[in-house]
Amino acid sequence: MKLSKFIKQQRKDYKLTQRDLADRAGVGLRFIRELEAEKLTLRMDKVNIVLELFGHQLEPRPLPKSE
Amino acid sequence: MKLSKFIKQQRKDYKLTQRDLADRAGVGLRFIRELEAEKLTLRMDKVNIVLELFGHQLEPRPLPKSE
DNA sequence: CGATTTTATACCTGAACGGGTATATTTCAA
DNA sequence: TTGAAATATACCCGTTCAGGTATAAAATCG
Repeated sequence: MKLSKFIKQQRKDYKLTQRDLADRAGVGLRFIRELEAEKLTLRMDKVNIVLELFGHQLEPRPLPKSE
Repeated sequence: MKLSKFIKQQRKDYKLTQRDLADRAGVGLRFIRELEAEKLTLRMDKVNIVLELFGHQLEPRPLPKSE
């Protein structure tokens, strides 16, 4: 699942604002915004810190078949 | 699977040197080294460029149970 | 509707990523 | 063993990430 969607989804499910999530993860509010805005150049460790709040982490997965 | 192991594994399977991989991915040799050395602060987009050579990409996955 | 909260956009800046390169160190074949 | 290739470590430095902040837009709610 796409990262930005996943974060936004989880955040909504837990009824958190972007600020809530930023505070809990110990990252900047701007980072959360860029994360949900599909910025691709984010640092992996920061992304993982946020994902871990939702019991997840980044892993290599096979690409969907594109023919 | 852990990212660093995965990259190194795939690279060996395809019999590529770190330089080969760096050149094909269009990233620096140093980046490949840090990637295989488990550096956590790498940029997501660069990691994905390398992973795509092996038909993979970073995705959020559930953390292994830790009790 | 208006007021408050939440989200989005823009700017400034310190910190650090990542490229390149030089120099060990290790690996491996002849 | 020896020499070349591959990998590891260390440095300089331009680019840019990410924090903070201010402002604007959008969403939420009484």
